[in-house]
Amino acid sequence: MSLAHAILGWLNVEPMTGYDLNQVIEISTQHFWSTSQSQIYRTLSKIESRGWVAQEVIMQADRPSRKVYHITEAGRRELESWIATFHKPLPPRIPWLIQVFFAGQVSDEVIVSVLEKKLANLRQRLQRISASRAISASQFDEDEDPRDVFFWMLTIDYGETKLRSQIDWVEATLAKISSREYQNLNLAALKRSSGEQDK
Amino acid sequence: MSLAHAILGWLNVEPMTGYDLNQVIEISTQHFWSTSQSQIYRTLSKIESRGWVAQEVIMQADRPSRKVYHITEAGRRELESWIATFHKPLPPRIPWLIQVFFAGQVSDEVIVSVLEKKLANLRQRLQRISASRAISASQFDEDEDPRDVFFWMLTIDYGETKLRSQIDWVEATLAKISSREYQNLNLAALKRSSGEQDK
DNA sequence: CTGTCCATGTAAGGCGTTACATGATTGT
DNA sequence: ACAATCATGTAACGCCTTACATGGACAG
Repeated sequence: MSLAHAILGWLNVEPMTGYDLNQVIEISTQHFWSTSQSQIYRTLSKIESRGWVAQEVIMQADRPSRKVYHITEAGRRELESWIATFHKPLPPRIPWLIQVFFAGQVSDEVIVSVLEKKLANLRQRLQRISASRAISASQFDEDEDPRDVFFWMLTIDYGETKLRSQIDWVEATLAKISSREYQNLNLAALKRSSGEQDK
Repeated sequence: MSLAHAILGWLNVEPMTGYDLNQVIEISTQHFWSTSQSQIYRTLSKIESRGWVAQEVIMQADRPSRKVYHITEAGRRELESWIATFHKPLPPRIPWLIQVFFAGQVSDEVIVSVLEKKLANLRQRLQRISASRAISASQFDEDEDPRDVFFWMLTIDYGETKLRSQIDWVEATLAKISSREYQNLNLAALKRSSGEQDK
């Protein structure tokens, strides 16, 4: 239930509507947790029924009335204990590695073309996340707590690091394929080297 | 529908039962795609109804009869076109980065303790995947196609690379926190440096 | 005599996505 | 005229997990 806790985290900063949450989550956490609008409303109802948040309806003249949610004491306790707990990682789901795994069944050209598209995609995402760092830096209020900003920036660092290491891997892989490295792959040698742990 | 295609990939190597598939997927692809037993059976029924696989029932004396699935021509075409297609990556879901993102709301000690557990978990996973490389290397038949082996090893390389870069990031982050780097974080400086793209 | 292996599945429920639905206001 | 912004939600569907159910054989 990570989305529930992301919402609690935001509401602990300031009260917001579902609409606001959708936007703030989209711009600030999309590189490690994305969601859809409809899910935010459903999650809000759920955590409201658990007593973690409460709403205050604000009527508006011309617009639909705003349901402004704020975190409760119970919600704050839940959030703090969730942040303090180690959660075991979700099982990885990397569809394109399935493609690599079974690439022996297709030609070099086919897998190279897929990896090239992957590489272009990764580079684009790296550019986008670097841009988002610049954007968020320029939007900080003077009164923003530097410790908060420090942790926000860390998540962007992580995104950049991860993308760079993926880009490196794809580039190295393309080089290996184009040099037909698999022709020199010696099974006997592989077995031997697997014996010597931790060179 | 990545699981469907992972199954097709395996059945393209040799015909198998759902039970066999569950085991082979668990040992060989668990570092980039894991699944559960019940899902394999349901996915098999689904891709059977699409005509991508067909079964052959083998009666056994003492045991439940085996339903041995094999890939069809249509299945082979589907698999090849899936491997040749660039699939856009799933939106990332990294719950522990939500914890980091909102770490400003808890003490240094709390977030440090979570990151230390994370680090231990990452190191354990790295050991496990390195071990799995050794194990799979020792299990190759002499008649294994070196090109196949080459691609299998690539996915293990990827897993190792990714875990190492994550470990580096967590270690660097712990160092930053313990040196209270956030005390020196100057918002004005951050804004300035965000102006100069690509240093 | 307890647990693991073989081998099949069903049921219930959570999480997530896409599409649909409403409706006034403001900008191009 | 058309699209975007503000603001709420519902419906249908897919994927995945956990737990449940069955039952004989064999190893410790």
